Amino acid sequence: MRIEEKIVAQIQSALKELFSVEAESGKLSLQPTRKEFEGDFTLVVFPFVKLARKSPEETARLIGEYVKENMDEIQSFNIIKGFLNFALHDKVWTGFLSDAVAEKEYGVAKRDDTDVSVVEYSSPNTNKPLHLGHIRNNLLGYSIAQIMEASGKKTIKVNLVNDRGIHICKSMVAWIKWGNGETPESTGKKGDKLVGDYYVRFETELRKEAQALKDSHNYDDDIARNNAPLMVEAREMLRSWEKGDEETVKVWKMMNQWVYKGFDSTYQRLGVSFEKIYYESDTYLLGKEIVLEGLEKGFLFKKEDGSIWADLTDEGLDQKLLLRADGTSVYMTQDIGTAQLRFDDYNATQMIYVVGNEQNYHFDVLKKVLKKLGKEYSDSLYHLSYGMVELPQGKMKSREGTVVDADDLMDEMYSTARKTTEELGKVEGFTEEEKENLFDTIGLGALKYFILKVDPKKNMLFNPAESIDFNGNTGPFIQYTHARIRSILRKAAEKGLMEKEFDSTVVTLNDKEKQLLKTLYAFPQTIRQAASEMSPAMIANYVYDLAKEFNQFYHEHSVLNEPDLNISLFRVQLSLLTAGVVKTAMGLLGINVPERM
RNA sequence: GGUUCCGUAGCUCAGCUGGAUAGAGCAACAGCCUUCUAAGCUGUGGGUCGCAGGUUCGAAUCCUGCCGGAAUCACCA
Repeated sequence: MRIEEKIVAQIQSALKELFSVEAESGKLSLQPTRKEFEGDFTLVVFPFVKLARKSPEETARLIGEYVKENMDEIQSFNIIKGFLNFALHDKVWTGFLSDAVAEKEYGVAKRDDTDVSVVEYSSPNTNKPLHLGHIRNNLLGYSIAQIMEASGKKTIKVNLVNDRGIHICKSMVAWIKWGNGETPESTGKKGDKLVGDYYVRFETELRKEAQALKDSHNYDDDIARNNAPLMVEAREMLRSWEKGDEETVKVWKMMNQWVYKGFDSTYQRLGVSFEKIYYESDTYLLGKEIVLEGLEKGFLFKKEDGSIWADLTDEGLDQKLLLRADGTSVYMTQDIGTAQLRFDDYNATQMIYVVGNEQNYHFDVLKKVLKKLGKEYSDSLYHLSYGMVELPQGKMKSREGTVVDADDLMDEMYSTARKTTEELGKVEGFTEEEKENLFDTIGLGALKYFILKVDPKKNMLFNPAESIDFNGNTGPFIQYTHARIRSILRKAAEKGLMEKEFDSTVVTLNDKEKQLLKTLYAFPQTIRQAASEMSPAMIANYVYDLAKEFNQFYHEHSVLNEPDLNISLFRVQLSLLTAGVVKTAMGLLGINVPERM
């Protein structure tokens, strides 16, 4: 039982015995005492003063005395206005340290295999390379999955690749027309970049054609675009793909393979992975069956032209098309199919979609349509909606060339890390391979932390002109703290201090030690909260706080030069746990921590 | 126009289901390396928490209305 639960139980019986008050569990929340005050846990007594018919101070005093009387762990209490602060004996904290160090991975909950979350993230189109927006998506998705897993759920990471549709056909048309048989091998270009180039080429040429039509026929923008020969060709190619035309499918497969290879290298470098990859070309027909079945059961309705719709007006939304008159499916249809598939594949208790907030409406509708179709799992769908990454001049626009490419960005982070590290003269005695690993770890750590520390639902700003910081509230700061601790621990090991236990009954804690222990103590509940709120930012802020606490402790007290052996041993264990938590927490963000830097 | 989200220091962001004097980092200024890694530590300055009401013993936090910004409201995905 956690210590604060014990205290709460005591407070409950105190209220009952002293004032005959049955405390509502909601009102009885114990919180960590703020740093400026003395004590470890605080009870706000204001909610009870009316019922106690006593002053806040008197109420607090009576409760405090009762609890202290009944709990050995309580060393003392003090009262400031209506705040009752309990202070624990130091040995409670040092005992916690011993217990936590003994755990295999402190903070990580045991896994419950019956509670399965499927996290979909990334979900790229195969006509363009990945950019900064995808990076936020990928980092969020990967991190959320790690956090859920650490909170005790079985978590499956999946990717849904949008490998079919008009956008792919555009790249294909352009490549066939102007490609001269170019391949990634012949050009030395990454496959996703090559295919992206043809997509851009298509759009450029299309714009020219559309402009010509506007000039000659006086068409509107839309009509001109849709009637341009290239567009006609792309649509023709989509039809021929859907018919399964051999030559078309061959080109499609080939170009998609190029893209996958390119994506794989980006994913790998970014450090994200998937247990399963779904392809829309495999799943897009599944939704159709469900929709037709729903029509039969009378959940949906058919219009005169033969198109099939869901009526959501009773839910405050509109009618929504699910199948076109010609029987082809739309985006929503596909997602109905993939939701079902995912549910069937994993018997998921929770299905999380990491998708940008521009699709809020879509997921709202998806949930309601599934409900309408009688799918009991519709409630388990959760759209993890995140905000856009904006540049100082606003959104990224490919037309204006402001798209921040994922690979380029990682390259830049690497270079900055190298430059900074070399200037600081930190890599003497490193092999070339060690150096490369370190620059990668630091560069990516800076990038990932920068993105993940922001609340997912908020839009965030990225300024390419100012490179991401390495000082202050940053990934490298935390990595540095870890490296520092590891350095101490290496030396402690040389001195043979690692295996020895300290005597927890004789250690008197100073402020920094106690603060550090309290922060470490909060790690498991931070994971739980981050999981329930699906917020890696909570982990990021926590680990920053922890690193800061350690640096303050480090600055004021020495671990190895401490003359009292028992205290030195205690501090070694304290450092060991801190390093472990930093590493675990950063791991939940997908960030590696170096041994030296 | 409807719906959803956001608005906290010059800038980038924390602030948990309401609790004590609203916090960090960056930038500015001033200190600290014969001591376990100075990518660090300490200090100074900087705020009508968008505005106005309301609920409450208590509101940055909850409710309502405005103001400002974003997204969305497709037989695109």
